[in-house]
Amino acid sequence: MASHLPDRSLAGAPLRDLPGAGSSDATKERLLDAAEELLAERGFDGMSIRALVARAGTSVSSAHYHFGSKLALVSALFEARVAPVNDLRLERLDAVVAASAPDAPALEDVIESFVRPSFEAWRRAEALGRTATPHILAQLHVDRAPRLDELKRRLLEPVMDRYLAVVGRILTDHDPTTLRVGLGYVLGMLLHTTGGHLAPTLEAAGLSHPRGEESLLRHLIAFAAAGLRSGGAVAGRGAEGAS
Amino acid sequence: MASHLPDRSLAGAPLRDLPGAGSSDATKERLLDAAEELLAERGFDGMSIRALVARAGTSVSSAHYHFGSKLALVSALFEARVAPVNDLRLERLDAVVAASAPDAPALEDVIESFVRPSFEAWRRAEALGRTATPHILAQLHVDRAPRLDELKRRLLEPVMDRYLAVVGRILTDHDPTTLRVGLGYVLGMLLHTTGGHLAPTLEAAGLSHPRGEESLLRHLIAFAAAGLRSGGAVAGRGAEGAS
DNA sequence: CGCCGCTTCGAACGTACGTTTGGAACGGTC
DNA sequence: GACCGTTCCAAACGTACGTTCGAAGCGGCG
Repeated sequence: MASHLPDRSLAGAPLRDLPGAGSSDATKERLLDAAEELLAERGFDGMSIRALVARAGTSVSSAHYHFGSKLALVSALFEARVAPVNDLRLERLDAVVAASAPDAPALEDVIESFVRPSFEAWRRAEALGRTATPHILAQLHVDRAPRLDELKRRLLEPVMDRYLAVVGRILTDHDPTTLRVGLGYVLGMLLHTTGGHLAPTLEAAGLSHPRGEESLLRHLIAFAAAGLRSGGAVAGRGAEGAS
Repeated sequence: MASHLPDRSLAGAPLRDLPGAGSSDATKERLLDAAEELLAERGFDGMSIRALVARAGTSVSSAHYHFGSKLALVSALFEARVAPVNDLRLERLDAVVAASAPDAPALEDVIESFVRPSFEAWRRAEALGRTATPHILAQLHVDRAPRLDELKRRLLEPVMDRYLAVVGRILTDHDPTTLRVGLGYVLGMLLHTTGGHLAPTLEAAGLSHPRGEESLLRHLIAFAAAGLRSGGAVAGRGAEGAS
């Protein structure tokens, strides 16, 4: 059977953007949209392919045709939804760094370049009626199963490393470990916010999302900046004196 | 003798703690331990009753005998594991409030009464070789399915309300909404920490848990206090759109 | 027209799930 | 010793899962 396999698994991409073959991408996108909602609502194991394809208006085997497996579908989802936000983060971070000339940028501006893209993605998703988008990041973050570990590392670590370098140039008296922990806190706060846990609080206070959003973002930035600047250090002092 | 039937469906509990009937509680405890590990590792839907009872060394029907259903088992798990931590929080908060006489207590002490019980539960669990304990809280927190909503409300809200009242007496120039959002951030940071996301960072810095723990806790407190004190407000002020 | 990738589908695959059942073993109580 | 409530189990229940299969529809090109 191995004489002349078509080898579509490696090549096959070049004609994807031909005018006539657009229906495939549409189905893929519908599947990703449905996966996004269901993943946020029920988690990886709680989301079934059948519920997914029902929401996407296609068939079970179509999902497997396009993605190969459930895990591959979810990985593609994260790649498609999270990577653009991360790219936007790094782009704005570069702009902030460049704008401050040879001096280090303001801490608030750096934090804003990190959190604002999430808010914008959140707003954009809600404008489309999809309230689920930001929550999948929290799902990804809390998922301990090793199946997504590689994806997490690939999506999160480069961004974190870049921010660590920039923030380290601002808060020069903090050791790298303390900074890394602090950035982790900022991420935890952001996920807490975009994960939707604040929505009841905000609604009870009478402010809806589009209006409360900007002040919420500014508050988050102020909170995070004050926390990062706070004097505490994680180890008694820089880790074993290397500082 | 049909006049006074035992009516075990309503009563029947009083002899549960007789000396001879201890084996039931042991099985229940083994089931809860196994559920704790599996819930942290795989989430609610990823955890199967069969894997659970295999780890607990009992049978499938035994689990259903003791708890009635998978959801009831997980609810009992949260009740048993996080309620004591919450009780400890409130107990210490009362002590902190009482110690400062008629004046409001120090913000750092209040935060410490909130976060330290989690750290102690974490340490205690790790001393028993169970690294999973704190992570189930993050699982509970991120789970959007309505099945656990009532449990979340019951476990979290009373504690949050109590802290909101105390912190409101300290930061008198913050409106309740801003304070509530800030406390949510503290919770997000705490879950991020106890959820184990910092472990790689800490280990890379050369500090293991027992050593890094105390400085990590102090740093978290300082970070949270500085953030809570930061000037930002979520709404322009109060709720409505006057300003 | 006839062939060929590409896309889609219904149906079926084997497996695993949560739950239920009927009964066995044990320890007390009358 | 017969009874009863408690605890435990092996087996089976029906359902749902992720995945696979074979064939149909379709547009482009010889």
